[in-house]
This record gives sequence, C-alpha cells and structure tokens, in this order.
Amino acid sequence: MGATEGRLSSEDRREQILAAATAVFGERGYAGGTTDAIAREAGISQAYVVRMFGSKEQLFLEVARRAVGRLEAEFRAVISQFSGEETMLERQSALGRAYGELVADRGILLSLLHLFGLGHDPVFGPEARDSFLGVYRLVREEAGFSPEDATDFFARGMLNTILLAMRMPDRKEDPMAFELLSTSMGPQCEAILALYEDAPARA
Amino acid sequence: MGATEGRLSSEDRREQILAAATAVFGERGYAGGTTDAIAREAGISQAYVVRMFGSKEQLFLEVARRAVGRLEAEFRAVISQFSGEETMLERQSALGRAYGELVADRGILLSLLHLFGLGHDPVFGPEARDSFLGVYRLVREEAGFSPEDATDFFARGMLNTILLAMRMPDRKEDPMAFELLSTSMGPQCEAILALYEDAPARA
DNA sequence: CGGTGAAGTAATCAATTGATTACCTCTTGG
DNA sequence: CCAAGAGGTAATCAATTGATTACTTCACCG
Repeated sequence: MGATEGRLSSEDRREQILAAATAVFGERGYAGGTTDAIAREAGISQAYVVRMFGSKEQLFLEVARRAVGRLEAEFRAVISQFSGEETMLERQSALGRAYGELVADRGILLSLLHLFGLGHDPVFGPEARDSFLGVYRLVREEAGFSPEDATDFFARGMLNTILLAMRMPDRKEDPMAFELLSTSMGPQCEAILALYEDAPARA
Repeated sequence: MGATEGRLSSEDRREQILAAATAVFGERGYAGGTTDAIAREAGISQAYVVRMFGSKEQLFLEVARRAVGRLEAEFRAVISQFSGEETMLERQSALGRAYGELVADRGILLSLLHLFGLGHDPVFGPEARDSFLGVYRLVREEAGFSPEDATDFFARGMLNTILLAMRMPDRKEDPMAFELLSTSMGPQCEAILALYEDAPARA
C-alpha cells in the first residue's frame, strides 16, 4: 500500500481506506487503531481519512459491516452448492473451508473479533450482537445445521480466530503450539500457516 | 466499590485496584480502558493508580497474570479431584464447571480475551501466547485430555467467552439467541444467565 | 483558455490521557 | 509531643489523537 499511486476516484480511494482500516483495526482493535495509522497505511493524509467517513466510529462501523458481509457472502456461496445429499461432516468441512478462505484477508476476521469485544458499547454492542446472530441464523436455517452442529462450528471458528489474533503461528516450532494449531485448524492448517508467513508484522 | 472506605493498607489497596482494573480492562480492553476509569471504579485518584503500578502497561500485565493464575488454579483444583475412573465426558464437564465458576468474576475471562487480541504487541503478544499455551499444557498433560478433546474444550470456552463479551445474554428473549446461548453453555446456562442479570452495565 | 468542482493536504484545535511532582494528612513509636 | 514514614491527592505536563478549516492542485468541459 505504498504512496506511489497518484489521484484516485473517490470510490477507489474509499475502498483503499477501508482495506487499510480493516488491517489496522484488525491488529489494534477499535480504541487502539488510530486514524493516523490508517492514513499512513493507505498513503494519504489523516485528515482525508476522517473526512471521507465522517468519523472514526463511522469508519469502524463500515469496516465491521463489510467484514460481516464478506463472511456471509462466502458462506452463502458454499451453501448454494449444497445438493441435499451431503453428510453433515461434508457440509461442516465445506463451510470450514469458506472460513479458511477469509484468513487470507486476515483483517476481516480480526476486526470482527474486536467488534465482538465491544458488547458494552452503545453503538458497537448492538451491531456485534446483530451481526453474530445474523451469521448464526444463516448457518442454522440456510445451511441446515442443528443447534449442536452450528455451535460446534462457531466454537471452532472462534478458537481459530483467537489463535490467529494472538499470533500463535509464531510459535509453530513449539510442538505443543503446533499440536494445538493443527488440531484446531484441521486439514487447512498447512495452507493457513503458509499464508501466515507473509504476515505484515507492521506492529 | 464506592468511595466510602477510608485509608487502606498498601496491600489491600493494591488488591482493590487490581479488581477495578480487571473490570475496566475486561469491558473496554487495554487501549480503551483508562487509568482514570479504573481510579473512579476504585474510588481513589488517577495518580495513585499509576504510582502504585508504575505504568498502565505494568498494571495490565498484572491483571492478565492474575487472571491466568485464577484460571489455572480453578482447573488444578478440579483436576486434583480426578480419580482416574471418570469417563472423558465427566472430566470435560467438571472442567467446564470450573470455567463457569470464573464467569462470576466476569472481568477475568474478558480481560484474558482482550489480552489474546494483542498478539501483535511486543510485550503483550508473547505474554498472550505463553499464557494460552500454559493452560493448554495443563489440560493436555495434567488433566489427561487428548489433543482433540482439549481443542474442543477450548473452542467451546472461547465461544462462551465471546458470547459474554458481546453481551449476548441481553438478547436472551430472542429465541435464536437463547438457543445459541443454551447450546453453547450447556447445563450451566441458567446459572450464568442468572449471574449475568446483575451486570454492572457501567458502560 | 478559464473556471469549476472534485481530490487531497498542511496547519491547527480541543480534548483526552498517562505520567510526574509537590504537597497534604494521617498513624505510630520513642 | 513530635518526627517520620506510609497513604493519598491536586495540579499540571507533554504527548497523542480525532476533528476542523482553509487552502492547493489537478482534470475536464464549455
């Protein structure tokens, strides 16, 4: 995301800022992510970040809504392929792979995790609950998961996301950590660890 | 935690500040939790909070270490009761109850969750990974869980913690939310929801 | 051309916040 | 009593940060 690009259309710039904000909020959370860090990541001025979205709060809301949108879109794409002939296990791993795809755009899942930590907030709290329930409803009703299967699926997803948030892959040489990572992430473990190698490490 | 108490010994005051900090950091996270909010919660001056612990960073470190300590202590207490005759399911629900106990002191689990979100941080990142691996090791080696059982156990714990962090119990009248809560928390659901009623809501 | 509107920024502001300092106020032992 | 040390705070600082404003630059159209 260097500063090498010249002028962009409002629409393109908007996308670029959203991408930068997703990365920054994903790493630092809402309170910890500054509009200045986002601006630097996008190669523009801090003033423009704020002006384009009105406020940091609005920007985070858009980041969160995009993230949920991507998650739901990815799930729906998989669900639409269901024939009704699959075993439950097949459905579960298909959705699991969809989830795995999202790891590539790491900020998406991490931003959502940070959103979920803001339940106390009068703005983000309701947003978090609505978002989570929306995805749960999707998996229950459209993917046809039982309450137990859906809960297991989300539980595993949350553990995987937290392992990424804490950068557990940094410890993959530790046998205990590797066991945990590969047990939790299952067959996608290798792919995810590989993806993770090019971690920005823009701490 | 009113301001009704007079002078306390350094030791008592320290405990009180740690309790206040656990609650505040649990709700707002590290970046979002101010030393001033902690001071108000403890009924003392902001200056004293900082002076007692040297820095906000040190304070959060102590909060996090205490939280992990409590979690491990609770687990060890349960594990020490194991006879070697239980089924795996019995062991799992015994540890699950131990986890449930900690919900009473809600800040503990939520502070840990926020710690886990700080994997990028040069100080808190390593702390988070060490802490998590320490508890995992405990469950694997001392409680005798297989990698799969341990992973399932942690996955469920993470989902439960996130549901608390996002205040999903506020939505318990929504059938979908209630289904999710009761499926994830299992038999302890009622007790946890009851505990949650007296949520401080000190947003 | 020239001017008009969109893209973008430098400069600056006001509020917040972690930290520091100098001071106050009890208690307690000699 | 009184000195000394521990508990504790008011006042203040410097840095950070989200937001605002006035300005600049550039593309394009008539």
